[in-house]
Amino acid sequence: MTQEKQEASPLFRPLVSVDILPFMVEEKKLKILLVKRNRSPFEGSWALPGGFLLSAESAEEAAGRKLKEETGVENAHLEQLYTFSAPERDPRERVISIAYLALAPKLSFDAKEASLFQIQPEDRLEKEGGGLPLSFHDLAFDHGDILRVALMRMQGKLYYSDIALSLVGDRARFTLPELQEVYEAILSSPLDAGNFYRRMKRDYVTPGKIVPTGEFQKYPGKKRAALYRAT
Amino acid sequence: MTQEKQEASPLFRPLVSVDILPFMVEEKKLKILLVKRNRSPFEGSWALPGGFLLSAESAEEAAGRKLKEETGVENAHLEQLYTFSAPERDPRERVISIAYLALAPKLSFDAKEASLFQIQPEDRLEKEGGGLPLSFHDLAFDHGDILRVALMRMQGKLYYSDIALSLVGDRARFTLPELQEVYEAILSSPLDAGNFYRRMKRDYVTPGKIVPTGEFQKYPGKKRAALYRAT
DNA sequence: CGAATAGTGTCTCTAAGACAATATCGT
DNA sequence: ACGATATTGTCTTAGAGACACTATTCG
Repeated sequence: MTQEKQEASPLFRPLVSVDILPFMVEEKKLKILLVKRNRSPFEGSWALPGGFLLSAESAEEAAGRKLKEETGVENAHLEQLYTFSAPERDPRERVISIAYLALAPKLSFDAKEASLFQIQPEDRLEKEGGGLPLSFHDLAFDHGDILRVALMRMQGKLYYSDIALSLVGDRARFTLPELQEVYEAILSSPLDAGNFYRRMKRDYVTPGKIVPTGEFQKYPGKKRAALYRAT
Repeated sequence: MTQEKQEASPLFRPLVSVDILPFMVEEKKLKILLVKRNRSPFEGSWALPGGFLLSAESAEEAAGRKLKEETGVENAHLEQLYTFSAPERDPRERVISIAYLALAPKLSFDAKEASLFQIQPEDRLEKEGGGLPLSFHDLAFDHGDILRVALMRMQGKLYYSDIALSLVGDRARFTLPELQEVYEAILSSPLDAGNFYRRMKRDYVTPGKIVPTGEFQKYPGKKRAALYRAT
């Protein structure tokens, strides 16, 4: 219960932050936006974007605000991931952090302070545009752990949620092959196109979650693909 | 990220509490332990047990500590549910609450301040030993919402997790019909015994998560049932 | 035509659910 | 023997995965 104000010692009031995991899919790869820390601790390390909770906003609002401040992204799908509260997770002082998935079709950012990283299988990150591959373990604070939890959550929820639709390039105009690329990026394994079609028809099209626009997408050297939009 | 200590205004430091959802199964019914509030706000209302986080403990440790203080239960399966952070969820001042499922074979408690409630379908609670049925909406704070989230989570995770084993009377000595009662209590719907047996054999016994003890349980008027223990 | 991709069809295997059949109990 | 429950078996149907097949486009 959230009562019992009067106790022996004054009540502990920790700092509360939100950590954001901004994901997108590009070139068939799942990518996450990280920011470079410019102060101690973990100065120079890459970290999840985020910030402290303000007194009048919910955690989800804080996540949305920080995401917009740092990337300009406003239309992301926000979803609470987990709350991390180990006492030593921040070496300076106690900080409770509420982590949020932020799934968007595209993430923009300031090149000096932030960068997109490809998620590689086996706890590796590869920086966009080169550089040495990074281990999850190299991230600041416990952010490597948080990232692992996030990836497992996305994989687990992929088929019985609509998170893939939040990551597709344009929810109002996409093809099933595009959607398949989102699935493959999250699972980091290829899917059989025929079986994927059958399943998407049953799980999305027949229930009316996505509908064909009647138009088609064409790419050189490929057959045209039907366009759909999410409802 | 969990940095940026220096900002314009002093950093907001909310109270952080844990709310605990202590569940057990008894007489084929899912039951939750609630406590009666003895002070404002919501004085006289039933609420989830819980309390404020101390400076040196993680949220899970706080949940375990509070559960033990209020019920004496030590062996519960604790699992983070969700973090509730709406600014107005506590009318006095801002309180962030991290909710935990606490699944135990049996819950003891102090009869004056606490009581077990049966979960009924359709957002109703029935107090052990009589009294008017209670709507989830009558609980203090947002605890009715939290309870709904908890029930959905338990139902969703039932088949692909081991939460049922945490609720069975004795993890070292139980029968499959007993386990079926746990499943039925959580789902609040009856299951076909034959199909349940086949599934448990495949999902628990064959993978070795539970093993037959070789002994049998007998009840008058019934056929003996094989005993199992969780590994 | 041939390569690549979109989309459909077929086959096998496993799982779920409905339900029958059998095996043990207590009375 | 009868009623209740434990446990096994049978049948049907749906979904997953492997894979063949057709259709469309570009060169």
